[in-house]
Amino acid sequence: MMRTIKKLPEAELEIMLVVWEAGEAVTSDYIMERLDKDWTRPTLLKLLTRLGERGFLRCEKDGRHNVYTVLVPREDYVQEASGTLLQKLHHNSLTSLVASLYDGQKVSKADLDELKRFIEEAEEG
Amino acid sequence: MMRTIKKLPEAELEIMLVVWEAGEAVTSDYIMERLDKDWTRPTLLKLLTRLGERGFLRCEKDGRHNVYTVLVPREDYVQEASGTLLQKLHHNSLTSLVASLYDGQKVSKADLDELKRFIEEAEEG
DNA sequence: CTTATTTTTAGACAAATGTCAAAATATAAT
DNA sequence: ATTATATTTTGACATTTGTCTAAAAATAAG
Repeated sequence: MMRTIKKLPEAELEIMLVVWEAGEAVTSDYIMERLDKDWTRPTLLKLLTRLGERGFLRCEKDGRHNVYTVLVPREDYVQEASGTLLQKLHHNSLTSLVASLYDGQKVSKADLDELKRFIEEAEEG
Repeated sequence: MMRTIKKLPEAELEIMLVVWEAGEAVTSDYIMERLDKDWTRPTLLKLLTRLGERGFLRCEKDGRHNVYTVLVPREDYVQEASGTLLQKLHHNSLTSLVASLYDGQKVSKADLDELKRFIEEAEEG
């Protein structure tokens, strides 16, 4: 059975987004630099520790530095989170979701058009 | 400027879903009945109080009962939450969102087809 | 009116989350 | 080796969230 991916608290998710983006093992410095937060270093490190406990990252030491590696693929997390939203707030209706985004002006007509093309391709294959 | 709708904690969201669904002012009894939770009454009441403090509900007394009225429309909340997901996890790409749901098998080909029809209609109007 | 019953409010407490200062480690520079 | 410097680990503390028990308030029954 597939491991149920639990939702991350806001702060930890921010960190994961940076690590996923990196595409490789990273140090706290690396994250610190691209994260637009006024955290002190210990704050970041503490969150990284928690991400380790949650099984999202593996932490290994390299000299006095720690190096963090992704354990949960970004796609898995995103699929899970997206599916949860669809289910909880849209009764699993994809049309409801897209209509909501369109009505709320979160997406444009051009976005709809691009999406239509994606669907057409998907339906062929 | 528009009031920023903050995300609700899980438990409170569950309650709001029931109240929104009701479509009219409701009592704690009403909610208790349709909520599949083993909460004690005071637990529910406490959360309703918090929802009041957050500005999601207005509470008025009717005899010894409280009656709760929606202040934040469901559509507004859903649009906000959906937009946030799109922005945070899909870089605002609608196609990315739908593709993710499709790949994760949260939606079917039939769902895509229905969506395509929705888009076609939206593009005319 | 009194008492019993219902419903709400208050207060409490644990767990989760956000954030750090201080202590401990490890490396680099004398 | 010793000291200074960089990085991490600990322990702590405030807030938020989840849940309740006990106390209070209100109404219904006798």
